[in-house]
Amino acid sequence: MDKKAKVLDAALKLFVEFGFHNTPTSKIAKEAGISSGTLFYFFPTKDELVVALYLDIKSKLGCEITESISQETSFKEILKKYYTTTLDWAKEHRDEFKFMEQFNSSPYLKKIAEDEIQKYVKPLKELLQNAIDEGVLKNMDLEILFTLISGHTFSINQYLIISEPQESKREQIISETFDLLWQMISA
Amino acid sequence: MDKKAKVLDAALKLFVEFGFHNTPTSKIAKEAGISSGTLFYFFPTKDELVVALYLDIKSKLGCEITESISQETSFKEILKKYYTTTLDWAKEHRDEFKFMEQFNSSPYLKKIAEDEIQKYVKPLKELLQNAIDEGVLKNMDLEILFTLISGHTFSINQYLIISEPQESKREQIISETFDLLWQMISA
DNA sequence: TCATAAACTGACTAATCAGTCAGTAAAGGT
DNA sequence: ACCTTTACTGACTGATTAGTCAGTTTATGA
Repeated sequence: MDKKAKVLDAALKLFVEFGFHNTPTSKIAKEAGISSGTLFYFFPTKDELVVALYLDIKSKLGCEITESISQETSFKEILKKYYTTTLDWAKEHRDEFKFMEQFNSSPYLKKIAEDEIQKYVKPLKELLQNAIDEGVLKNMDLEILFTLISGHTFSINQYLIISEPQESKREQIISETFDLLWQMISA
Repeated sequence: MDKKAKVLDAALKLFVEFGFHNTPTSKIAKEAGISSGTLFYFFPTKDELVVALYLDIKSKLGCEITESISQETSFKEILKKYYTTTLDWAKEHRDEFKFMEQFNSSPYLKKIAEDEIQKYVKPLKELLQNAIDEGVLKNMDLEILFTLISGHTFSINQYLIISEPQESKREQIISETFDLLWQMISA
């Protein structure tokens, strides 16, 4: 594991526990097992470290989803895979999700270009538009549809994190809440 | 307007723009038109100011909702009022909502007692439990139901804030998305 | 009217922290 | 072997900031 990755790892852990600004770079460096100056060799400023961490996590989640939905064919199955993969990833990467949440509702978000965000969102939006055109989904504003799906996924994720159900119960919840979502958006 | 309120006002404005930790207490005091020492006369520490601001906002929103739903009788109308009041309040109190969002996904949240949070949530949960018992809503886990409604409201709010529709369009969106929500949760 | 308390001031301090820099160690090429 | 570049170190600094405190002003009530 290279040192840059170790810095990102340490930063993630500490940011989630203490917040961005309550985590000094010196502490991150210590946790990563490097000297305080080396951190600035990899990341010129603390802000750039925060942004780099966010983009790193976003792209990892993006890859995972892209890969997992590639095996499905029907739109409903693709969407369900989207849903389950996101929730499973969030379970296995709790800190990453918590960090993204914190970042998304912080003034840092402004530091990221709009198209950088859209990059990860575009594939799903295209899928949704197709499904609307083919009459699979209700004919509604694409942005609203996207918002509803994201919001649903996000909130069920919050619930799963807090309630920590057994694996079988968890699968049941995911399946049932997907059906509810589908009922709401399908034509 | 008393000085304590002015501090809360100034803090809200600056926190939303720069984040908690990028807003020095000196700047808050200046914005509020008081000396830097006076801030600590009202709030012993900066953290206590942050928490006090959060609780202040929560209680104001809580009052508004409680009052507005008191005129409705049927469960569906009460829930719709809950929904519209929340969205309207968020529109008129953008900074407040943004702040709550930031706070909710920050490590500050841990500083608030669980029952302090539940206080604002309990009335709605009781309403929902009644509606389930009476067969108005699908028989599902109360926490999941609550999560779904909050998540739906929250995400439509995000959409409304970003897209800034005309008033008539806005009303249409609120009405239609409530119908979608209702379709998903009603028996 | 005056004493007492409450509200308020702003210069000050001790601590913290992002980022620098002069220099060392390691890697890679020729 | 030798040179060049890249990776890395950690003591240091200038700037910033939460919180203090000795003292001033304003309100209150007897």
